[in-house]
Amino acid sequence: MADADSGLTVKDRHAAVYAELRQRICLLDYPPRAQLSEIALAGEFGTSRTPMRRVLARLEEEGLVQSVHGVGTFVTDADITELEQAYRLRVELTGLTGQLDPVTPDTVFLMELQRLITRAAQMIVSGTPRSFTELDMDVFQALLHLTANEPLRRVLERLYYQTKRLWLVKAIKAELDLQEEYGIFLHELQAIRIALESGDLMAVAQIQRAHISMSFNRLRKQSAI
Amino acid sequence: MADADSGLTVKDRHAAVYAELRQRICLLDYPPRAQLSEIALAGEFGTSRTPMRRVLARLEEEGLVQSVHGVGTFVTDADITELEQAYRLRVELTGLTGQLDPVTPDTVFLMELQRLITRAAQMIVSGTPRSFTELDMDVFQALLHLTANEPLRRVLERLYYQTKRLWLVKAIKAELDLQEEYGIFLHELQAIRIALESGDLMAVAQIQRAHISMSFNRLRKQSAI
DNA sequence: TCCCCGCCTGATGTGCACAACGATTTGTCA
DNA sequence: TGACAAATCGTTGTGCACATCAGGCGGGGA
Repeated sequence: MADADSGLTVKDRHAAVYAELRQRICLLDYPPRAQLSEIALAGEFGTSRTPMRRVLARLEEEGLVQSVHGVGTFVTDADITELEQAYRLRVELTGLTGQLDPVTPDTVFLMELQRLITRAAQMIVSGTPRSFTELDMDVFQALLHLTANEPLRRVLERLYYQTKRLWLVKAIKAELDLQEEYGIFLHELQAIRIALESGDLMAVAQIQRAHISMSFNRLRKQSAI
Repeated sequence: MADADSGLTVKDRHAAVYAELRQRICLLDYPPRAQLSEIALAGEFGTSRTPMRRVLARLEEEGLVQSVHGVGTFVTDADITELEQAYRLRVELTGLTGQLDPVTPDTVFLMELQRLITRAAQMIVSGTPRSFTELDMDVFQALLHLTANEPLRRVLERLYYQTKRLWLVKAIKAELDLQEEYGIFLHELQAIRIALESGDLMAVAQIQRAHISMSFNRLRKQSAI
């Protein structure tokens, strides 16, 4: 793994490793029930078990892995019944982003959003479940800047990465209409842009909230088959 | 420190140490800016630095302590301007407890609540800021059972312990009318009991939400002097 | 042939010694 | 006497060796 950690403090390195592992888990590079070796990861990131264990402990706090003494560290399986509570909480908290410390975006933000919309449009013609998830993560991170409430942002980020695997698992199993998913997502982004240009952050939050809720319903409908 | 850890698994021991340190910080046994020694704590709890560092790392995640390489681990100071966002989020999330997976209490719960109300009544005649905070923690833990949404409970617990020190700091500095605080708290508990007996969990949540909001306003008014 | 007991392997958890780092103190020079 | 620099001390961060534990494998006895 090439790091190029020029001038970064040690804590930032830990955060980078954490984010990298979280990404791999949520993109199913490490699928559910996969085993993570502390020694192997330590070797890959050029460190020892001690700092790696700290990162894994945090991932365990977030519910993405589970360590068992004498057995191993395993990626948790994304079970929709267990994550339903987290998903519903995420729906409500997303609605709060319009109330708690909303941030009116600048032109840089709007340009970035336009780029994301362009990527979403290309997704319809040549999109894979994985590339779509990567785009969704970038959109999430961008829209997170619309609230300045730091505790809310942290909780939302946590819930996002806890629940996001559900979609990708179902998509890979071809239990979702991908074209429909892509189209709905593009439509959501365009609606958000319109709301943003009118400065209505409350509307932006409600649009996101509605789409997260509907996305969960689509996931649930498929898993009921 | 007497532990009496008969039959407990190792992870439970870690959780117990974490809860104990969190309690000490929030009761100001470790006041803001106090230094925590990894070696001293390890000796007190009969373990070594390695597991203790894991506990301290979690406390750092929760924002209760801060570790600086080569300097030490210090209790963060409870600053009302920094915690305002957390407090407002806590207000909104408390309101959600009536919507997300509410749990209708059984008679055991109501009896426990009655005991807490009795303690609150005694508090008015012979209460200290510290004993009041201990009661408040017990009440919080009890009322947390009114929602079965586990992610919501975890977030609420986190926000509670992040923000609770604010009250105790102001109370010790005699910047709060303690008799008024005790009376309001007793009144809140009685209102909650009435709402519970009528089975209106939404009302219970709104009562709590209102009192947390008002409590924060009283804290802010005093700190503005 | 089947079952049970014990060993063996590989993993996480722990303890300890050392490295890295920052604040303070002390010594030296102008 | 004052100011700057180097050393010293205490603390957190890291690496490694060992302890602990769970599961699998194999051998022996009924």
